Amino acid sequence: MPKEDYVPVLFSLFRQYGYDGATLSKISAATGLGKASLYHHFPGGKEDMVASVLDHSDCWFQENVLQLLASEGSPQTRLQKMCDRIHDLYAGGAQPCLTAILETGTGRALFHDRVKALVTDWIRAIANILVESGFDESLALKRGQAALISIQGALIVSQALDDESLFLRTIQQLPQVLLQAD
Amino acid sequence: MPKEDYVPVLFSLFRQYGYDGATLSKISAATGLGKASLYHHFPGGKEDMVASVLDHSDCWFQENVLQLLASEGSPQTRLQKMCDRIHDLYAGGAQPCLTAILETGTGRALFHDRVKALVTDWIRAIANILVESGFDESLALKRGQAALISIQGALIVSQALDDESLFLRTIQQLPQVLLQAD
DNA sequence: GTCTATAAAAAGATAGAC
DNA sequence: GTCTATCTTTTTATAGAC
Repeated sequence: MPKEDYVPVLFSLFRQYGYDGATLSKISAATGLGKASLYHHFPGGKEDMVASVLDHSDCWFQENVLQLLASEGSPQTRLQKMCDRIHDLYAGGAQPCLTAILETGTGRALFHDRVKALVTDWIRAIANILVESGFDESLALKRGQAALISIQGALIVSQALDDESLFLRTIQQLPQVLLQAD
Repeated sequence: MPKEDYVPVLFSLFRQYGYDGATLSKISAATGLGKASLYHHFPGGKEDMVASVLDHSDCWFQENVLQLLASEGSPQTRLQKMCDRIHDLYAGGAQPCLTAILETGTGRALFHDRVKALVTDWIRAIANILVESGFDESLALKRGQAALISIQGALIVSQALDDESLFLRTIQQLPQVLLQAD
């Protein structure tokens, strides 16, 4: 099997266990590959695996969020569609955020720059829609940041409370909160 | 030295590296204690250490947040004081949240119940102030949840962007956001 | 591309002296 | 209460056959 086929499994493991918690034993069990096979596909070990997952994530993100936010349709509609994709990405609040967990432990030293770039792009794309909707640059940027804060916070709290409804409510309200008059 | 003296160092390590990332080698280096000495104070190893840190955190939280929120003074004043304590706890957004990182990796299986209880109590204490201020129970609870979402989200995003001003702005706005008319 | 086998390094844990 | 020394287990990584 080509290595791309294992990326979704790796994504699932690293988002759940983080860089330090996702051991080769777990990875071997989850992929069904022996350790030697894992090193065949990913000569750099775990760091290489996460890099591949991030490549895949960047690509997904570009297609499913950034392009969508910059596309045709009303701002409200585009933001709602983004929320739909985000809902799927996090399985309705049941799954943690890879980028958030990569900011912890050993992962932070290795991947902080990539995580920062992804978050920055995301905020920028949301802010662009708000500027387009008539908000000034400064407020648009703050609301873009607030959107990310809501999404990340809702994921954390939903998982701490075993209550996905918190996440669902948060992203459902997001478009109107972002677009409401100052 | 009594073991309580090492709890602050352990707190700092576990909030930064998480349960899986905080190895005995790191802990030994940070505390200045050999591994055998660590097992003298904490016979159960890392799990025991985190349990002690959580005991200490529960205590700090009780005194600095829950009692404060239930004390005398206007709702606005009490919420502002809480935000001051929270600001200190997270070093102005520079330090991650222990309870959030304990929801990841091996930590989640071990400490989820305690984390959930702490978060639940915190939300309840904020909601109580809002009920006292005239909001109905349902809205008060939602806003209490929203407060935790903002705090946790702001910590994550601030650290992803290397920008503590995001966290500062978020907790500075929190009291008025919580108390504004429906 | 996957395996078995093996090795090297690190992490977790304990015994016993001081 | 802390240390040195030791031990076990797990993790990471590689060699070489198929």
